Amino acid sequence: MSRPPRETAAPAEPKPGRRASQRPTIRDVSRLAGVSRMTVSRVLSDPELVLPTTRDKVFKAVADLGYVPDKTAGSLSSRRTGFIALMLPTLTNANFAAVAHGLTEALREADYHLLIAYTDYDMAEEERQLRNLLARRPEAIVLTGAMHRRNASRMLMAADVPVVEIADLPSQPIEHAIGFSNYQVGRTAARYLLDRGFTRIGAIAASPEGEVTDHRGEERMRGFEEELRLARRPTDGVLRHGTAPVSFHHGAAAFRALVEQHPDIEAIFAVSDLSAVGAVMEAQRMNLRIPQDISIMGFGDFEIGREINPALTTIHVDFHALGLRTGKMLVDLLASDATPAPSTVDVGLRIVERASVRDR
Amino acid sequence: MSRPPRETAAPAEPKPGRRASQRPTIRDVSRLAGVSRMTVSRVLSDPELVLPTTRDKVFKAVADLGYVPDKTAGSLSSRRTGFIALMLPTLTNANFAAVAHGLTEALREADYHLLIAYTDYDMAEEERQLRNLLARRPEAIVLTGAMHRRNASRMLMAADVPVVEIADLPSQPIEHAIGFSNYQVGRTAARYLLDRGFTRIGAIAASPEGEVTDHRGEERMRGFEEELRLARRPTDGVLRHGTAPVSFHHGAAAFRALVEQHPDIEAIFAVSDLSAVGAVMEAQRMNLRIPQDISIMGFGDFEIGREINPALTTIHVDFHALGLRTGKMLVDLLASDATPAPSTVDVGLRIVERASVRDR
DNA sequence: GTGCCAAATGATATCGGTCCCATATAAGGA
DNA sequence: TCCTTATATGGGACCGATATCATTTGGCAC
Repeated sequence: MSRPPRETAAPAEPKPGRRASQRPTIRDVSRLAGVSRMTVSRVLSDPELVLPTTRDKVFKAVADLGYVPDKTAGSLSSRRTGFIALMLPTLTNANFAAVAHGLTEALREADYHLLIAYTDYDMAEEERQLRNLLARRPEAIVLTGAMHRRNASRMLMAADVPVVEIADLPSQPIEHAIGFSNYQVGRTAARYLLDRGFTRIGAIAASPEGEVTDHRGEERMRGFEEELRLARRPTDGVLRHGTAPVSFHHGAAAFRALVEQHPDIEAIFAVSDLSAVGAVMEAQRMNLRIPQDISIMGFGDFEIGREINPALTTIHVDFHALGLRTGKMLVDLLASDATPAPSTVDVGLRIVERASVRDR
Repeated sequence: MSRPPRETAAPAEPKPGRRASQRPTIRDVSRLAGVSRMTVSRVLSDPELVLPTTRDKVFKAVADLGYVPDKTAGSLSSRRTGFIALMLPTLTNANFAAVAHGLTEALREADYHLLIAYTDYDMAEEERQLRNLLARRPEAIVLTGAMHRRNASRMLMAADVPVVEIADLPSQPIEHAIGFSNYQVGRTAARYLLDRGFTRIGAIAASPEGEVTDHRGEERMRGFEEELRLARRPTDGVLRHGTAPVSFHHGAAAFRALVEQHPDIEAIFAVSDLSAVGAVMEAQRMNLRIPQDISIMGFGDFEIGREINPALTTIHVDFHALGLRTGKMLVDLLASDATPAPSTVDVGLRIVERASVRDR
């Protein structure tokens, strides 16, 4: 084995300290255009600041090199990442996807990028995901309610960044909140069915036991039961069956179980349109007529509910608009350097009457 | 008392050059723990490298300060952002959401974060979004096929980052591809219906005209028509109706239009289960019996297809597995420093026979 | 021509981490 | 005992942008 050379004088060569990247940097652009880096930066962020002739030289250099600025570096320096964090239970749900969609739309114009994380309804994952998000230094955080574990809350406070809770309006918002009350959804549904004169009223939802819990759905059930209780009606028709998240299949199975347990049931509220649609389909298979034999209503106003026969009566919340509105609020909020007082906006609900609840 | 080493020397004055952030940095942790920044960095990235006693001091300081490392800074320095970019037409589609879901799952373990962008089927947006993504310096890019505009391709080449095209297998992959052939889907569907002896065969899809185009759906139609042509059957029952993206409502409207134009049609292939389900619902309303009067098959194997009556015959592609597989491949690919040859994986299709196609 | 101010551009420090290498100490072998 | 090697830690440069302030240039009134 030969010893390394002892020579002291090293040739002045492009020091390969770190592997040289192929990608052009702002420095390459500035050299090619014959201006300083700062001028390049200005051209790209606010062209008006630079003389047209200079500007054009820079644009040309950018195009020739195929330069794409590195936002990672820019973020570090400017202390603005342009990220908005969004934490959801899942993306595999049309309503949450709609929220993400609306948010993206609103943020796009202001050049913010959504950073999405989801927990699959797993509370342990929630904290891990939140930490990951915070490590990216988002300029605001959007949460779907019910994330109220100790650590998570502490981390949010420490992050010192606007927090918006959406969808479920929490009783004690961390800061801003935009959404509706799932508890009210439940009460509204029960009230609606009571008003139509039903006496044997049931509901189907997922069981809150198990690894995975749908807090929002459980809130709806709580409101539903409460309204029944206030009306002095039995609540034994409120069935918690299977595990979250609910699905068409869940609805079908839960419907069958409920009808078998309570053959006299007249009307059913399903925690989600997914379950409600599944229930309607199962009813068809059981040769039960909807709504003549049993009335069914759901929640969420999913597209499929409009198309099935009979069309599904449901409670509507405009999730796309919710996302859009949240996005607009964030853009305004981040544009002003004042810190506005915490606000809570209730976007309300709307019963959509279709054909799956009997009209007497 | 000797002078402390420079690292730990107390700052002369909190120089207010830039607004001082409240958030603790690695320097604060190192001071509190009485070690160098580098040691803190090691503890957080590979604790084994550090003595347990030192390690614990650092962990304590981290906990006391509520320190969350800044990945923006880390990324810049290490030249590894931990981002994987994903570009989709939309998230408001169960299959694409499933892809994102599977991808996230696979990437989570390796500590990559998905950076999602979607185009709403808008080709102009595609390029803008791609530029935004590239500015974040993702370590790999996952695309759903059909992004073959000049500029976009050029930008991808220049990015010098692994590219994986998923879902639709392109005829000329940019680099890696994992998915299936939408053209084959169409041919398979037509073959299936032909084999069952149908002679008047139709199809429903969205019109490729208009601002928004569903290339993947159009590929399916192309294959479908081709197979009919090879079998010397008329293709005039292939109806392109309405605009992309398709929906339950689209299927209902298209079905009605098709049946009115061709009352003798025996079997229909819908470009998506969404359309197929809508068609089945519309058939119910028109008092047409499925499959006795008309057979219907779809594509995508959406959950709702399993639940409707009759259950929908369809072509299944496991999108969640597709995402999972893509994620695993990326993790492997990024772990090795070799550059493996471009690969194309066809995950294939599966006809799921249920009750909406007549069995003779 | 001189002086003043605004507009255009440049020089340099810095954001908060990690890379690379140097150094100190401990452990093992001749 | 001395040298070699491994382990634990520290020092300083650097990643690629932007913030801040300094400097240069040009226009215009006197």
